[in-house]
Amino acid sequence: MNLEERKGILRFPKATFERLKIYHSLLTQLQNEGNVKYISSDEIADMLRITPEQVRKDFSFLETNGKPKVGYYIPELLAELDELFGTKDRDSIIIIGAGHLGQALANYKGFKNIGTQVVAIFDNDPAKIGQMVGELMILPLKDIPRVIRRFKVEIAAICVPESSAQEAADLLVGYGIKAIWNFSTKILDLPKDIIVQNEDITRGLLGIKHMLIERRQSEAEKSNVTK
Amino acid sequence: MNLEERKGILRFPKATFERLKIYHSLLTQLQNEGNVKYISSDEIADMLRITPEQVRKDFSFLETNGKPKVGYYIPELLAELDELFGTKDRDSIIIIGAGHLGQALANYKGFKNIGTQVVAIFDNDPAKIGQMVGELMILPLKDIPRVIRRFKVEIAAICVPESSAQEAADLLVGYGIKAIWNFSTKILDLPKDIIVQNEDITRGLLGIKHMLIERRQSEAEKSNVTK
DNA sequence: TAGATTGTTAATCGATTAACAATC
DNA sequence: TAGATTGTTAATCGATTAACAATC
Repeated sequence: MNLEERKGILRFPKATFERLKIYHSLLTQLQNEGNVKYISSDEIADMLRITPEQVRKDFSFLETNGKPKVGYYIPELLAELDELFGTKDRDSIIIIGAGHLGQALANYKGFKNIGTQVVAIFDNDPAKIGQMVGELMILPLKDIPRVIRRFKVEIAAICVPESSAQEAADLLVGYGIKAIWNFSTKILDLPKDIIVQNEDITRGLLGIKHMLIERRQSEAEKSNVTK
Repeated sequence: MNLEERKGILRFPKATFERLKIYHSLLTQLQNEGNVKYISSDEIADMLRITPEQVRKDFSFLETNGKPKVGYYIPELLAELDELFGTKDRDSIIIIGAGHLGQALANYKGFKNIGTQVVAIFDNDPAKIGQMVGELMILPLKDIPRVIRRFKVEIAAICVPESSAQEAADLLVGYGIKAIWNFSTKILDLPKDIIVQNEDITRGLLGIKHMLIERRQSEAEKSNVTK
């Protein structure tokens, strides 16, 4: 542990940090299944399609140590990652937009694994207000400030159409929201101190499509060669 | 254009490739709004919270050139990215699991921007089969092979609970699916030639939570100093 | 103990940034 | 033309990989 780490500003290489999220998800899953207590860098690497050296290198930034010949003790590793990502601090989030995606999010069960709770869902459509989504009632937008105050909400998920996403974001920023989890395809214009996470759902599909194209090309070349 | 590019195996730095997806999304949005025809690296950088040098460097891997003093011509740039990601090739995708998330995906309007169409949605719950999701009827799993053959489906989205995700994946691989778009939290065990894209929705939230923690810490330190 | 697996250092590779010439 | 913006090269910085000693 160097000086910077002691000051509590634990710094990870950006690439490592991204993978730590994935390890967290994998370990949570293994922990919930409860079949194994130890896992080796080789096994993790195999599941995630990366190299075991990479896994060990990533873990070397953590305090948890593995045991030679045994591997890493899952509860310990997961506890450290939980700490790192603050999945023990309970955060309340609100959802703006009770369309299909907003409702899916409100019903999502995985939030409990990361110490997060959806406390309200809002819509501007009078026909939707008052309807239930799981255990939550759809509320009108005017109730947003009250809910933010009541539950000390810092995070809001935007699940409205592209055309009204910016408007929703401005509203939320005005109410003091600190982070926006943006499920619309709109790239939002926000003050620099507001955290944004864009979740344009089609992005992953672009990667798949590109890989399929590459594969088709290399297969076409192969069959040309053998002709 | 070097030799490798001429062979059609256009290679990009991995980091650049990831950003190209984001540029694609941004440019699609600007194109649809139709207000501007040209955009500078400075403007793009500002919207995406990166540097203009980065944007220009990324674009230097493309064939499209910008005009000094003017910027990049959006239709040309977008056309090249469309080509790259194969958003002109129409791909059919199927959705496994007609829960909230599966239904949200089936209703998602953004697929048309990337040349993709949802052709069917499946569930194993007899109570759901026959119900409509938008213009699609929920079908039983036994119909999967027929639909795959009929529409030449290569991509399947898995929207079932974690506990049955592996089973669904095995089924799809058996039916010849080439790429799996995995919305379950399960890390799937798949043959190496199957493309996987994991979309664990909570991953983005982990990043937000971590940034909130860092911010709280640095604010706490600041207020300590001023005391 | 022998052997498997971790942890770390050094070398390589890749990505970003800085600087500035080219150009519209 | 003058000036703004692109495009590219070189320098720096960061990430991955290889190799192997440490260790349970």
